[in-house]
Amino acid sequence: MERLILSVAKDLFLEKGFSGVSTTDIAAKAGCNQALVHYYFRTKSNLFKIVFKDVLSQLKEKIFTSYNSKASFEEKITEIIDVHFSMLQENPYLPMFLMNEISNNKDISLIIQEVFLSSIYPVMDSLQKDLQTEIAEGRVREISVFNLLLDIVSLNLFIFIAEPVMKNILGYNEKERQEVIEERKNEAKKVILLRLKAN
Amino acid sequence: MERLILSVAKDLFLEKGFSGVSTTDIAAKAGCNQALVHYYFRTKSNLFKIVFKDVLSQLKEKIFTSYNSKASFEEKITEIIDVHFSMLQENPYLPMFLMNEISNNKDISLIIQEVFLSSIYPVMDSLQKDLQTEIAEGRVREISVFNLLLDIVSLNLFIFIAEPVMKNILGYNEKERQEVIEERKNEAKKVILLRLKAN
DNA sequence: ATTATCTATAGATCTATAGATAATGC
DNA sequence: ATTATCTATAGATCTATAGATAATGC
Repeated sequence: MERLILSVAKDLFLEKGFSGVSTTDIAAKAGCNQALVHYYFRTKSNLFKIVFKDVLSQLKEKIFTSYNSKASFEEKITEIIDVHFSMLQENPYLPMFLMNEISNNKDISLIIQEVFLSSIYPVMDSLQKDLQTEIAEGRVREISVFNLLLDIVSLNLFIFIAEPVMKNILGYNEKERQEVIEERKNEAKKVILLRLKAN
Repeated sequence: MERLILSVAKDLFLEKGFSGVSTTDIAAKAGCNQALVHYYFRTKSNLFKIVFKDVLSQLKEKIFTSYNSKASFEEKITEIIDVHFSMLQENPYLPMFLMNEISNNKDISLIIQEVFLSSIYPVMDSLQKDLQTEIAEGRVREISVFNLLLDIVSLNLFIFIAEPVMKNILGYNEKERQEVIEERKNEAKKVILLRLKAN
């Protein structure tokens, strides 16, 4: 039951955020009474922190396995976009959830620093080196790692953030949704490669 | 006082969203008591709808004046990005606010349809025509209006959505923030033009 | 005995309204 | 008279805890 509560809490928090979910909601969905949530996790904040940490370290693992050093630079970039996209397809609520909680919940930055920052630097270093080589040898246009990563993340994430808006405005069904996402993935790859490729 | 309440409500809702603000908060910041908020606007939902409609039509005006038909295609695209960026710099909370409320508040889609949809089609048509001419004459690579607009909006909006995250992780000050935003604006222009320009 | 689960409830909000009082417009 | 503002309060949550009861492990 403890694990069930945690799992239910994770689903609900991801979908509706910290303030959108009450411990009563969690208990109802887990099929126990509300006091039990507090028995296992003391406070709602505490439960949320555990969930958040969990979500973040899962995310970390998925992201940082994508950059394997076998392939060509172009293939690596394409691979990053592919992995990033499929991760987002599996967790469509994740971007909104993270953005929201980070801007609302001030003391969450500690968790982010703890779980995330240590892992991001090696990957950036590796990407940095590859990028410098490519630029030096004239295959890639001048660009900073910072801008390259933000370009990629912007183009990948945004469709998932905008998805509820588009659903409302355009009113498409699930099949069309998948097509739109697939189309955006290919467009993202095209845009990034055209930005990079020196001709 | 009625206008003051409305203005305070707008600021607070934009910053913290519908559920993050109580009528007590609004009254406190407006310097009156909480009953007065209900006297003028009956319910919190009603007040919110008025604010939302207001925000949306202001946004609409700002967005749809950007596409004037004088300049060259390349200049028009650059102009769109410039106007979009400066609008966002003036209203940094806007993207998050819109995304959030649209996904939380189901009956808000009506307001969006009412205020927004009617205005977007003429602009898209105009852009569509220009784009087709450019493509037909071999100056621009094949791309749909849908993808072009999403590319632009992704690259422009994302930095503002990610801003709280970055502030937390990178911990920069206001001056550095402005520099980052300026850098991203130039990068966005570069990316879009490289995507479009047939060589 | 200890751990898991429940019932009941205190105390904090928060929205919305009723009814009193003050301010304003004719 | 009408409109603007206030005080007070009902009724709905929601979090957290105390204390009772059921289930489990030795």
